Amino acid sequence: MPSHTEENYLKAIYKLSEEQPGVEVSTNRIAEVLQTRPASVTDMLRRLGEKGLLHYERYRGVSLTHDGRRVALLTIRKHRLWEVFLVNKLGFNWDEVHEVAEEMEHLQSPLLMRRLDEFLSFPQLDPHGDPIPAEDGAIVRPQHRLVSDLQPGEEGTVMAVKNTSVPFLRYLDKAGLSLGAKIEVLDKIAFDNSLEIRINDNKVTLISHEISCNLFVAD
Amino acid sequence: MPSHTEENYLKAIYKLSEEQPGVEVSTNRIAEVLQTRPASVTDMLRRLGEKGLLHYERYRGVSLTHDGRRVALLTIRKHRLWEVFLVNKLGFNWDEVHEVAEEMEHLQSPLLMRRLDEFLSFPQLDPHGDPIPAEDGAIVRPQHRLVSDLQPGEEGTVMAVKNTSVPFLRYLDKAGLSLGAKIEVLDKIAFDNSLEIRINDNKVTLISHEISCNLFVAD
DNA sequence: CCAAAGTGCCCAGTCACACCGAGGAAAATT
DNA sequence: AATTTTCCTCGGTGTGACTGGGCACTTTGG
Repeated sequence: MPSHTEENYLKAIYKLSEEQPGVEVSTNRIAEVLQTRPASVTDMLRRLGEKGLLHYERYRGVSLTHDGRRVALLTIRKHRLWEVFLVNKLGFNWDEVHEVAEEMEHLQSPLLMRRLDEFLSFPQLDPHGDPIPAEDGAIVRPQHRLVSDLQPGEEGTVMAVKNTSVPFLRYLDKAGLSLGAKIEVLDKIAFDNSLEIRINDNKVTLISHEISCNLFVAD
Repeated sequence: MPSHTEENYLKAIYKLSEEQPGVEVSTNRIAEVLQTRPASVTDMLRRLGEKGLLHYERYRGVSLTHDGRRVALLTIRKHRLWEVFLVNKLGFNWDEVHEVAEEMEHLQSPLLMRRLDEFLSFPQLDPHGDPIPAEDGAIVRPQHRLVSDLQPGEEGTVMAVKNTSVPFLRYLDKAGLSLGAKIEVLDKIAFDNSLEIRINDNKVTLISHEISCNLFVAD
């Protein structure tokens, strides 16, 4: 049974390795996202390596084993299912759930998760549009593009967010850019890469590059 | 923020002090129910005393402070609300929930508990008939009697169980003695204190003293 | 191809938390 | 008052997680 901290490390490593597939994950990067020191990371990597959860060869970066990947995906599954529960059943807003789910994802009863999944009618996506891994770790890679990659004239529907920070989500709510909103790119300002967009065939707004590269759309 | 272990100690001390009101709780007794050694208990008592959660005077037994009582009651509140959730929403049987709730009771978000309480329509009792403390720690002492105290001729409705072990609850299910069942005491066997009872104006059964002193009824 | 820069490892240690055996002190029992 | 029971204190264990500093390895850019 993995400890809370171990689950957090594995989750972080999984996410980092998804960010740049093929590239091994670096110690410094892990330390950065987990807000800790590289020395602590090395320590944990050695332990996780000994437990067979990742391939750890000094100076070589790190990659998850089959088991490690499974633990990471199950943790993500728990996190996202609880997020769905919080939003759909308890009436939380999508900007309030991350911290709470961060705590709930460490609950260790598989039966609980199976029953919860059923209670939620087997959701495929969490409130931020991210796919929920199956019990066996299977996960569907969503087919969507960053808004920042759209060219003027292109359009799409908001499907997911890359960032789940409170200020970002609050901004989206305010701007009318929640999941499901239709976006049409009118113009791209070369100077700062900000975009002029039309939302739901209605309002025209300017969004910064910082925003557009944290928003996903699909056709 | 109390640790898991601290919450468990406080909960155990609260329950022991309820068992025999007025009597201070003894070190050995705590060690017994928490499955640990007296030396470990002394150690934890000192720490909890320093944190102002209980009155700890050596050799004098122990009693909770206002704060300690509050933490204990909040922990019990969380435990029981989650039990209601597991049974009413996720379809768990009342004999399956204890362990899972034991883990969930340590979640630390007050907002979560408030929303859960609302989602469950502010239940007053958990699936075993125990009262759920309010957010401020208020708890209503249920008015019920042990079946073992009933005399032949008396009757009542099953309101709660004292023991929540799987075998006991399974037995009750099988015997038709779930919450709400009507009981009528026909005879008391002086030899072993077992009782002959009629259930729901129907079947007549014999129940042992072991059973009857773990079952509560009210009129 | 080499040296500087950058990255990561290892050591030795810290800190917090929880636990425990042994021995003797205090309290309860008789 | 003597004996039994309770339980406190002391010193110590183990684990999990973190960390600074020094050095080893790798990468990079000339």
